[in-house]
Amino acid sequence: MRATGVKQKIDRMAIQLFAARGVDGVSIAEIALAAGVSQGALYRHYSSKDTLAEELFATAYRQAGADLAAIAAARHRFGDRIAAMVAHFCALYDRDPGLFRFLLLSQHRFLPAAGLHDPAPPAVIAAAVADAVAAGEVAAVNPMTATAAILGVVLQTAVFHIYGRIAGALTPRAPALAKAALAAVAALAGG
Amino acid sequence: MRATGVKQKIDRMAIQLFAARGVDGVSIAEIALAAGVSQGALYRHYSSKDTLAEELFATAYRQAGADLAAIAAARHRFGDRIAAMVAHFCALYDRDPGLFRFLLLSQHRFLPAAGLHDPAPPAVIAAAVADAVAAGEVAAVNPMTATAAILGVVLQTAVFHIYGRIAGALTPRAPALAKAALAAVAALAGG
DNA sequence: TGTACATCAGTGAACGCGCGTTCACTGATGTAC
DNA sequence: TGTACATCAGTGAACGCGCGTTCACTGATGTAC
Repeated sequence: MRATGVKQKIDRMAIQLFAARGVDGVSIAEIALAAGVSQGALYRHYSSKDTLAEELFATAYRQAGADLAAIAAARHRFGDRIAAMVAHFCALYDRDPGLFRFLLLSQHRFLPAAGLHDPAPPAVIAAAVADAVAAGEVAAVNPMTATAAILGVVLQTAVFHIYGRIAGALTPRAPALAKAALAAVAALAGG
Repeated sequence: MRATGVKQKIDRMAIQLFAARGVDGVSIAEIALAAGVSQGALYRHYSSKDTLAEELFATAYRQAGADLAAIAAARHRFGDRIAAMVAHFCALYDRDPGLFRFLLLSQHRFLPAAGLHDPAPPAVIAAAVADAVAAGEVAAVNPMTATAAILGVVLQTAVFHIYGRIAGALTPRAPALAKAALAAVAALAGG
């Protein structure tokens, strides 16, 4: 058997299981079972369980950063950039909650290593804030402080959705969340 | 040996180790070593490793909820309540970063179980928002949506501090964070 | 005050099992001639 | 077109070790008389 979609199946099932119970809460045997292959098959694609989880995280994290960078590159006004970025997060959450949850709850484990690479989401957002300050769209503010507020508003909303504290798709909330994020940044800047 | 502070030592070291490497990343042997006791000693105080982690989490989480409830009870204006709650989070982070980090990164594991008990922090904050809406201090807004924004601004700032993206104590930032949180709530309400 | 006994936190060695990893193998696919 | 060979993804059984848990024990402290 060659050229089947086994790797994709492993990746997809691993992300879903990791999202539901955490990396350490899922065994290689469970991933293999879910993917419909033997345990040994996993080692044709990854050298270890840790490598598997790390690569899945790094791929998704870098993709998120690249997406945000593309969004920023296609717009010039700060408000438009933030609105589009927030909408992107909401759409990602609605499209693949498992992947989003995996990123959220594995960040503390993999971020220090997969780390602050090239276009990490916080760096992209912070650059947009710095642009806005330089262009006089926003009063002087520490870009990373403002980024924490923006990301916080969006990610905590996603966390509450995961725990069932709020219901419904996130995409319809995107404009309101973007407005709240911009208001928070303005408040931080107007200190 | 009786009536020594062994349990306290176990609790303190376990929290620090769990905060640094996650519950699954720390062995009973390591906790015992750090606490200066044998592994068996842990089972005089907790029936299992899971019970240990669960109780530590539940205790800290309930304490946080009770603290916030006491803060809310002692104040009446929404702005004062939020300012004091945000300042409390910042002070807690500055005083015991390990405990804060343990709560942050273990929430996804223990919250579903230790769950939405009596005075969980989000419920206390949401009640304050509901009060403010009822009193006409804030325009109509979904209390849990507003709570996500408030908590998000504060917690993501703490996360960025953990990763070294922002530096210095959080307490001096408390007023600015409270202002940002209130601005976000106003923006959500003024939709 | 002294003696006998109960209690119980702490010890440390042993257990056993779950889980990640290895490895000899199978058989399908691609390639050379 | 046919034959021989190389490659390599997938198999499944076995391994071994790390780690949570158990348990017979020790000895200090508290209590009854």
